[in-house]
Amino acid sequence: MNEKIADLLFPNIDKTPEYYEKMYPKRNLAADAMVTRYGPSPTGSVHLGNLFSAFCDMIYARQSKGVFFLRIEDTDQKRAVEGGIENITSVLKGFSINPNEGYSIGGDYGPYKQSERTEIYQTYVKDLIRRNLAYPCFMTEEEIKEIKEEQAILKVKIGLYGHYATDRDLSYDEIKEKLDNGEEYVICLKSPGNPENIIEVKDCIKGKLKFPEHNIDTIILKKDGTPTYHLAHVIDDHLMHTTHVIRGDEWVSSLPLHIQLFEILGFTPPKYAHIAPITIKDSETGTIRKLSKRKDPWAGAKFYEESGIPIAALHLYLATIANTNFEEWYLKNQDKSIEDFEFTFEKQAIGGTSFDEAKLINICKTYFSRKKATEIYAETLNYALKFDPDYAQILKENKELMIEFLNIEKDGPRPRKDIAKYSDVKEEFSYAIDSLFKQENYSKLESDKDYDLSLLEKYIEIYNINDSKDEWFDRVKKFSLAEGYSDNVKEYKNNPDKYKGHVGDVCEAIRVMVTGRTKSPDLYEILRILGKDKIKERLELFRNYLN
RNA sequence: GGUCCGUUGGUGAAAGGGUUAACACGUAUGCCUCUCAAGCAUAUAUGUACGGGUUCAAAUCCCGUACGGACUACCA
Repeated sequence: MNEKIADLLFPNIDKTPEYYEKMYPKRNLAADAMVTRYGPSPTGSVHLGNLFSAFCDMIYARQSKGVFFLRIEDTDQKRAVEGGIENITSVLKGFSINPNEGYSIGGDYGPYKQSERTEIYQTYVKDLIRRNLAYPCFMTEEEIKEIKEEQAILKVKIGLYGHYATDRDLSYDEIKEKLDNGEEYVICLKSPGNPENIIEVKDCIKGKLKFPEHNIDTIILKKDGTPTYHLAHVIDDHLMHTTHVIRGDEWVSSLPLHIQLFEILGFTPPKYAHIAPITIKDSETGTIRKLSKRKDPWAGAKFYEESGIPIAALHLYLATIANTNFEEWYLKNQDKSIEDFEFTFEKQAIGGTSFDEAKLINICKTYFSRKKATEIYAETLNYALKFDPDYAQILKENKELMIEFLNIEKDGPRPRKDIAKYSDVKEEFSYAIDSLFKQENYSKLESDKDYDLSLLEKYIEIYNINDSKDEWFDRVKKFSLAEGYSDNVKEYKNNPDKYKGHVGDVCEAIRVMVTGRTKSPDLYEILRILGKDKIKERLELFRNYLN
């Protein structure tokens, strides 16, 4: 009887589950190797949360010498976005999150795109019908919706179960008649569960979870013959031999369903690790909510690339979110890299993880402070090539000069931390390139002090580019004294009436003249790299600005 | 309404019954100093959402309340 219904519904399915079981044999991996997967649906731009979850997939597979594969979950053609898949692969690549198997890469467990696996899903569904564990349901979407509304009013459990599941036991003849009438149908699970039973599921991150057993006749095949997420997840992760399903915790409540599906299909369920969402405190309402692409620029993956956050720094940040003890470890092991750290699910946050912009920026600054000038130059050029071609051209033409500037104060034990993003370089080193240094640079000055042009003119006369740093500063001090400025800040503070100012004021004037700012890296170095001629040019610019 | 999860400082958080609740970020002040950054030093929870209970002892275990989140789609 069920055999007949199965053949009636799926006349073209001639394969059996055994066929696929043979086709996708067990992976030849060490016992503790994790097989993880990232399963995005191509419905739009990539969210930081997606990236985070893919990052977790990658690190766990990598450190256990397992496999991390990419599977495109595109069973809903209505929501598909043009170019969505290409966008996903390019974003992953851009963020150095590299699956070692899967869509666009290849592997023995494909196809890795769910829309190409319809026959596989239907084979298993046909078998389920044969075994009386699934059935066709001819209710229309409207009818199902009405039932749910009614259930909401009655305050009972929502879904198809008990007497609500009217098509549960349709006979062959009844089904045949409806089919002949051209009625459309979906395939529902004939859930064998009893909600009185409590099942316990162990989540790698959240620990033991208890649920009532699943008893809803959930739709597993839509009327167009494609599977819903639940079925696709169970069949794919079984056939692809995923060992650890790492996914957002919005899936936790589907766990009883998924476990049940694994059971009735005769599969061993994988281990689950449900990761907490990345949250943020809403500045308007003060409440904590998920990071939103609409409201938070930091939520979109593209934003990081465009604003020039180094990928390695973002990885470091994601690692600090992933394992709460990573940050401390990294601080103590600065010579090591993410690969050397052993991530564990136990150290992963259970509740929401709040996005901390200040911390990300701090990590970025530390990242840059440890980079060599030549590396910063190369990476910045790379960034500019993509997002600021004009600046890229300038960088190319001034390679040696830029590297010299980027190298200021790099040697010492206390490297500067003033760059957080590639896009900061242009502004931070605005004084470095002559063609970019215009009179307008002075208008950004915060101080409206009067600077003594004649003092600067005199200073240029005594400036000697061959001075060592100490000689240079001695000369500045002597000059200050001669011009009526104290050569010692403390001395000036004790006797402010005796002087026009102190050596710091003299330096500030020089600094403003050459950089257009009151703050800058080491002044001696800047003057030396610029050279006397350029210093003179800056004086002229400054003169024009003041007049 | 139902099911499940969470709630420690300005922020991320550590601490799975036992001295003054780690560490990091941020902020503030001081030192250093030609400025800023960095570095160093100090400060920054009258107490772990609230209320009960268990215990010699609770942030840690139990119950209740409040608040927040997820799911309750022929979306994933």
